[in-house]
Amino acid sequence: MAEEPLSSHMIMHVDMDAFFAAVEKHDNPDLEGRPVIVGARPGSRGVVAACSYEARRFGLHSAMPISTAYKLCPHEVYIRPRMKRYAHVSRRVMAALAMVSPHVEPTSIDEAFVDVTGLDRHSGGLEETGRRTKDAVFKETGLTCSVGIGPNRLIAKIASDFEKPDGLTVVRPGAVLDFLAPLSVSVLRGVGKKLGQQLEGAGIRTVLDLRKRTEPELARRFGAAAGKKLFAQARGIASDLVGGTGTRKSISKETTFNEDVRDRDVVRETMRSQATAVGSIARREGTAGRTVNVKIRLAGFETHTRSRTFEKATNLDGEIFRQGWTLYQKSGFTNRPVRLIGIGISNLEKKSQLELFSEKSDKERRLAEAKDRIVARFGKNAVGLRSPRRDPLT
DNA sequence: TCTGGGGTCCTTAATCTA
DNA sequence: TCTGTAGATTAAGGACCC
Repeated sequence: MAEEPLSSHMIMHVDMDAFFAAVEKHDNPDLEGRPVIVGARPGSRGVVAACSYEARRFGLHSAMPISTAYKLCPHEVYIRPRMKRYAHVSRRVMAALAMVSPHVEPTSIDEAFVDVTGLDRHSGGLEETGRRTKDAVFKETGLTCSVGIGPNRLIAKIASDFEKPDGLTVVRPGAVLDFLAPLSVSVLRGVGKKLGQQLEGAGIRTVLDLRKRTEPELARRFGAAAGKKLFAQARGIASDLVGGTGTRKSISKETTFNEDVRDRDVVRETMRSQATAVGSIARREGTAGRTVNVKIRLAGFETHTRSRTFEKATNLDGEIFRQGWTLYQKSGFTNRPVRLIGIGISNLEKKSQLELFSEKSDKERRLAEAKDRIVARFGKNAVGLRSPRRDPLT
């Protein structure tokens, strides 16, 4: 195989195998060889977060409703997620990757991109780089991972998924088009159930099928943004940058009740504790949101959102709660049983706690709070307020 | 069958604003 | 001041990802 040109980047994608289940097995050797399912409690509302390869043989997969999983696999090991433990192992994984290359971008708790451009020139080839990475991760954690290496993030990601578990796939620049051609379009980013069905309806099953369509046709059928992305991905074109900004855009908390809730007090107290959690994360991260969002899910999975944007950003629990509760009360759904309630902030701005607290005196704050309570209870007319499009939060 | 939680991004329509 | 318009922002819903 010809060497790739010096200018081309090489990106590695590392994906831990059945991560949560693998950690549980590692911590408890008695589970070896048994189907292990990490997720919601059987009998409750929830899904499979991860399952071992033994469980997959029974047809289980992540995101499957736990009730369905239990029907398929009633006698196996069900474990509630231990996120702190997984986060700890995740840090060890990332540390191992950092020994391979300084350019590591974690994209989730169990995945990362690594820029390995040029590494093969002084360490015996891309395959060798991949093997060294897998060894480093195993040595550090005792867990296996699958590794894909390609000229950009798209190819690296698809390659890491190509031979799971414990796989290693290298796709050199000259081999990209042939590698992609026979694969299902569902390997592409942004192609899920809905778009997959639409593509199928248009006679597009494989990446090669997709490559035969023009960009204008794809844009017309699937929308401008999706069409453009599909056209590029079909040709193996994607970003080769590792180490993006990684700044988050929103903070939210949501709760699915085990049974739909009619009691408004339960909804209110749930929102209050969610707002406290959201506020404390925002303050810890030195950020605040101008927009407060509420998510309401009713029977039949009917989901609605309400949001309101203010002039000033907040990260105060009480304000987040008050605005969220007002949005819920004005949603028009308060007489319907609630399956899920959630609250969050977006439109984030960097802000110190000090700045936020100093923006208003205590007296002003108490006055505003009292006014808000009256408005929430009796409507705007009760305090003779007009309704500007944007009110300051404070 | 019956669908978590925490995110990102896209589309569309309505509303402001220069 | 009125009118038309283009572009930005907001709001709501939804697809998708891990």
